[in-house]
Amino acid sequence: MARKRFDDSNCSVARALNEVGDWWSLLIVLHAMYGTRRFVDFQKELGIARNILCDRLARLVENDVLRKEEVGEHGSRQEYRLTDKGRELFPVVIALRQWGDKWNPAPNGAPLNLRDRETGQPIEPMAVRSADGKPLTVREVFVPEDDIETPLQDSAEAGKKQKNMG
Amino acid sequence: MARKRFDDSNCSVARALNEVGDWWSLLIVLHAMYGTRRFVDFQKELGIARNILCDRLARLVENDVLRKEEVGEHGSRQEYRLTDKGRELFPVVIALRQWGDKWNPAPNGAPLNLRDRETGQPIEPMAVRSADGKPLTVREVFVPEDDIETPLQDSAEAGKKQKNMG
DNA sequence: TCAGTTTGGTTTCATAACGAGACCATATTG
DNA sequence: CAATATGGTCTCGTTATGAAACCAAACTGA
Repeated sequence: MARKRFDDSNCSVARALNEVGDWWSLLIVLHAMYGTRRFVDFQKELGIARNILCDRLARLVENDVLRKEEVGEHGSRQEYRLTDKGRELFPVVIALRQWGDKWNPAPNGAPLNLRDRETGQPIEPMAVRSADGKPLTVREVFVPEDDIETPLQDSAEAGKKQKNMG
Repeated sequence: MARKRFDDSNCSVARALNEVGDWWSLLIVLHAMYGTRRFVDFQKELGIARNILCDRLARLVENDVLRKEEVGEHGSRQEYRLTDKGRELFPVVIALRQWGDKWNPAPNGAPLNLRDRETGQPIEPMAVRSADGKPLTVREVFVPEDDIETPLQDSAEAGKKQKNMG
């Protein structure tokens, strides 16, 4: 049967994964963040099959993560550029990268050294933070009773006073 | 041909996606964060096929994202619980959820209302932040020259003085 | 105690997605 | 004008997914 899709899930993680949760889409977005814009460049950098790249780019455009622009004199060259929606995947990508750097460090390389362009300072590690900036683990958060149906699409535990995470 | 894998990529995002970048793994991790531990519960909550669930759980255990524990009297019941590595996907999951809430809001529901258990305060929006806590966009960061090879697995732009993102 | 249920799988099979490579039409370059 | 770059599409063989059936080892309840 068909691969399951989550367009209509009431879990926003599922809906998000529906748009960028396959093997290639987030990597395409990552490369777009590094400045790649052309079909052939994505293809060369990622080593993705051309038909799959076509499909992914079209889907990302359809989902308003990228937009396609004609750039040639007579409209023969295209560029794929991030939309605001696409650019806002930045925290997702960086969180994933820091996780990868920490738990699967590159055999050869150093972890990502991203810096504030203005001050030259390295960025903070990504974290879920409370209002005062303190990093929170899964165990240090909860979902208020009123929102008990929100977090899970179909929770076996819904109905508790306070829904924990962990 | 076989789906491409990224075990040996020197891009940590690619390596991370290799472990949790398929349709189901992050959703399994999400549900584990909400407290699900049993095979049948994952199966019921996610609506995933049993053979696929088996495969994904095994892979997550293999990659040290979950660990499998015998809990029955005679070892007949298992629990799948998050490891530290798995728990640290928290920022990734929450970033993805906030992105989904913002750009694909639930038809019916409110966005995630996660709170600090200690203070009751809502959490901050996920963001890439500079050392002083200021949120940074893709355009406001750079990678120093020395690390120019790190960000991309095979950049067409490597060699510039400062590598931008966007 | 013994049938039925829960749990955690495995097997089989049809369908969908993927990857490689061939092919193609339209610019652009030399 | 020929060669190449660009952005695709098409076909075909391989792989992954999903549904359902099947299974064995606890556990449950009457």
